[in-house]
Amino acid sequence: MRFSEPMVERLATYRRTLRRWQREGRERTFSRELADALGLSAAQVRRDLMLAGCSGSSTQGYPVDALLDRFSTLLDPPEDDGLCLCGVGHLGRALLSYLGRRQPKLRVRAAFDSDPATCGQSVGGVAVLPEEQLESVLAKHPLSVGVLAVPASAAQHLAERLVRAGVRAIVNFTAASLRLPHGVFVEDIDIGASLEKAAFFAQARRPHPVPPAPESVPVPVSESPPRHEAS
Amino acid sequence: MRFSEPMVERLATYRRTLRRWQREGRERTFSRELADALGLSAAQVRRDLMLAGCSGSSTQGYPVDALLDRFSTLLDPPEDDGLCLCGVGHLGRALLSYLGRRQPKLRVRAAFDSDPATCGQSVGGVAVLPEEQLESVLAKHPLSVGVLAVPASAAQHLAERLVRAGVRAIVNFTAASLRLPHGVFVEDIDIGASLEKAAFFAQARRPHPVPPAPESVPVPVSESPPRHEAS
DNA sequence: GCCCGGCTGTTATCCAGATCACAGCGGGTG
DNA sequence: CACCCGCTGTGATCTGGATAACAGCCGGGC
Ligand SMILES: NC(=O)c1ccc[n+]([C@@H]2O[C@H](COP(=O)([O-])OP(=O)(O)OC[C@H]3O[C@@H](n4cnc5c(N)ncnc54)[C@H](O)[C@@H]3O)[C@@H](O)[C@H]2O)c1
Ligand SMILES: NC(=O)c1ccc[n+]([C@@H]2O[C@H](COP(=O)([O-])OP(=O)(O)OC[C@H]3O[C@@H](n4cnc5c(N)ncnc54)[C@H](O)[C@@H]3O)[C@@H](O)[C@H]2O)c1
Repeated sequence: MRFSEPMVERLATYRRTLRRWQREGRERTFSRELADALGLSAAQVRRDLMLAGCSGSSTQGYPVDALLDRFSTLLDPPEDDGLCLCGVGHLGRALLSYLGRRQPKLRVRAAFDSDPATCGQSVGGVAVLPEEQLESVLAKHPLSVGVLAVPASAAQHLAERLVRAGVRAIVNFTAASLRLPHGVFVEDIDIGASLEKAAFFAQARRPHPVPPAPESVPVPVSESPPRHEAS
Repeated sequence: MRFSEPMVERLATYRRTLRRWQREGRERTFSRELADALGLSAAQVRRDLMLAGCSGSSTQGYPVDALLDRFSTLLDPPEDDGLCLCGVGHLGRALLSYLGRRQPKLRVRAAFDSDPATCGQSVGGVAVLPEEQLESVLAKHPLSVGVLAVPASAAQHLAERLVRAGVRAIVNFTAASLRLPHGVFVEDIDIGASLEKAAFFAQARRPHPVPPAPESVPVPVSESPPRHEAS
């Protein structure tokens, strides 16, 4: 059994929703409720839960606690594993603040920067170390996920160092497209491209003012793309 | 002709790469070069360019300038359009700093926050206005894209206000799943879920230490997921 | 006790996007 | 001039994720 990427992403969102419901005292739920809360179909939720190894009863639905236990087993990293953040600039600081507020699994265990003025600071409870110590720190305390929030020009080099230091997944906020050994998982989060995409599909919804095409080929007056669209 | 979401996202990355090459003085390129630079197949690049209405010669490849012109026609919003940012906290500030550095298309034209201490500040050259002025400002100066960087609890309400004020696409950094009128484009950027996904697939790559499944169903020792993986 | 309704679990079907494959071209070479 | 080579443009095919469909179950109503 092998989980697909979109499914694992959905599992994370199921978990978030279920945690809130658990806090509110809800003990059981139905696939339909999760589906409505997250904008999915009930069939998709059921299928995901089935593949995840969860089961429910047709009359009582699924027990919230059991779902959360199962998700912990599946999603939580081993005890002392965690994230390694490279680049504590604007974005890196936002991430540290954000992750500091969350559940204590998947903590940032190490943060590196090349700027001497930044190193030595403690941001969101995490000490920022000089970038040169990356190898020695990870040798002593291996981490499986690296996060890149450095200038794009430094991304490839740092990614290679992370992988050499034992990291097996990289979350890349940089515009650089990383070339890494087969087997390393790369999640690109390209905020710039996402903003441009949103701007494009916002325009595509305009009634008529088609921008004049300078070439012979007419600008496509695109209409609704199917997915990621408000239901 | 209608563009798919992944294709528009790729067009944005083609453009970024081509801009750099243009600055470096390169005048022509081949599908293979773009493909290699971005980790795609040459066939995919050719198909995208074809659908975008670009053409090249089999011996000279594609002219860089023509590609960039075409991409501007397709992707650039009308002159005074731009982004509207809601929530100038940690993430909002990082976005303002980031967007301040980029090409002047797709500017942040308005930023709102509910915190009186934040309003009145100028962050990255953009004045932060009190959230109550959202409607009046957008009435005077319509913008087609809204960006949500507020607490999840405020997201749905703000999204509705944005849409009522004329916004047709929303980039949602919040964990909330937005329910909006059909026709509004929503791009969810769920950083928390992406980090958990990376942690999961990092673990899935471990040789053997399968975490003990408490239930009867064994934990799937997942292997490589197909996409978003280092080539 | 029997039927009904609705929810789960699972199989079958569909579809968009990615990949493959190749015809056509055009310039370079000998 | 004829051939070759490699690139473009594009139809054909493949794939896996999402959707639809439905059998089975269970509890509740009558
Ligand atoms: N800020 C955003 O909202 C945003 C949005 C999208 C993408 N990005 C991307 O994220 C990256 C970081 O953006 P930012 O706004 O935080 O930039 P920034 O300049 O504020 O921060 C970059 C940090 O990386 C550090 N750094 C540079 N080289 C380093 C190295 N070799 N090792 C370790 N640290 C190094 C710098 O000292 C700096 O602190 C950039 O690639 C940017 O394009 C940022
Ligand atoms: N910081 C990150 O890196 C990060 C990562 C992933 C997701 N997020 C999400 O992005 C959102 C913002 O995160 P953050 O770290 O910037 O939080 P933050 O608390 O630093 O900032 C939130 C800002 O929103 C403002 N705000 C609150 N209610 C508002 C309203 N009704 N109208 C306008 N502004 C309002 C607050 O005054 C504050 O300035 C959160 O939903 C968070 O979960 C953040």
